[in-house]
Amino acid sequence: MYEQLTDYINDKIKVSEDELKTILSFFKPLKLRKNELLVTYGQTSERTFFVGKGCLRIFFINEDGQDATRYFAFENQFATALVSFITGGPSDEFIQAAEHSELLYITHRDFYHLLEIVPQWESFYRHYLEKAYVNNTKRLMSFLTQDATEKYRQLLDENPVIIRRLPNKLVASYLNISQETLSRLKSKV
Amino acid sequence: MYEQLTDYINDKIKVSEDELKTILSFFKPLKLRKNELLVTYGQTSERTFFVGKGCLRIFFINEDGQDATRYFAFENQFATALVSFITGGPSDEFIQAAEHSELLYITHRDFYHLLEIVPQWESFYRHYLEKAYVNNTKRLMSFLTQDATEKYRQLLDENPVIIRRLPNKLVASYLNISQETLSRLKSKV
DNA sequence: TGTATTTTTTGATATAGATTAAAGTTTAGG
DNA sequence: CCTAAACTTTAATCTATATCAAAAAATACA
Repeated sequence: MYEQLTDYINDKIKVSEDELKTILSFFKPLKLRKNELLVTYGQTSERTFFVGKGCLRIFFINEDGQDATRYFAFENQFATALVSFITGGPSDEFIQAAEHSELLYITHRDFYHLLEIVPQWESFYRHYLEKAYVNNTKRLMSFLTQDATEKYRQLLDENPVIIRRLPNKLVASYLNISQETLSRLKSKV
Repeated sequence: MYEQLTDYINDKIKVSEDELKTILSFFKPLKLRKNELLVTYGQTSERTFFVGKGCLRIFFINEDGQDATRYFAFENQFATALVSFITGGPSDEFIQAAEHSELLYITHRDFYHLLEIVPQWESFYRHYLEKAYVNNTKRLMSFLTQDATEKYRQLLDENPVIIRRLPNKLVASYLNISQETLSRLKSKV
């Protein structure tokens, strides 16, 4: 798993052997069973996770108890309740294992410590933020301009792995439509 | 207007007199009449704007020609079609003056140049990205979990200036509801 | 200052997609 | 394997909010 993370980091920034060792030393392994929660509403998100195996789901819950999924992180992706991670405030987002998962995590404290001791880490974080921003804005645009059919078609086109790998319930939550509507779309589109 | 920008920058980062001068030298003034467009669909967003006076609106348009507003920037705020600014690709977002406006702008090139020559600018950009991310995620959450009434109430609570200062058409576009629905909400809520 | 244009309000109707309900189908653990 | 639980499909109904239409009010400008 550390090898996966090494590849990920080397792909984004240029660091020395020593710096890489320092960075990796802050990441600890963690295994989760399916459906286990990492962050619950109101908790502060104090860790960022790297998915070695499995899938993490980040989602909101509205007053009626219905959830809306913001993001799925599969193998070799980072995930965190980023708003809470940034602001230090309690999280409106939950993190849950959508499958049995094996992760590496780094604490908020160590993450910010790295910003101070590894100059390139600032650039790593910048790219991370940029990517997260672009991703979220695309999601926002999708919800503001597309109907159920268009959202489903786009997902099928751009990220079919979500549809292939996860149960309808979670796909529907990601598209913010009901399971029944998704089921009908699958048989028609 | 340069004074406003100076205050804004000093509020976010610590820079020397000289560095500040360098930074300011890259910003040029620009006046816009109401409704004038700064970035049109498909153009690349090559500038970031600081609003000295007036208001900028950033929005998407869907296939039916209906627009959805992502952000309003009033006095002493920055605004840009950030996805395009980050990726360098053509913009899905438009920028328009919602009122007669006086701006300062910096080009993408100069902005990135500053990242190289003023060490603190990286931190300035990081805070900018963090704020933009937090803001967008809150918008996303709002659209995913709130109905028209809830969205209106929250806006009234958290950002009443938008309702007070801008016409219904733009407020409705910001909430992603029809003008008629907004009008009915205003008379009831 | 009066007329044209734009914005807001109000009412009637339409619709996408939610909800409810129940029958099939798949999956996982004992 | 077998059975209980979880998931998916299908159909009928409901609802929030859009759309359409037209009057009323506000604003701009000639």
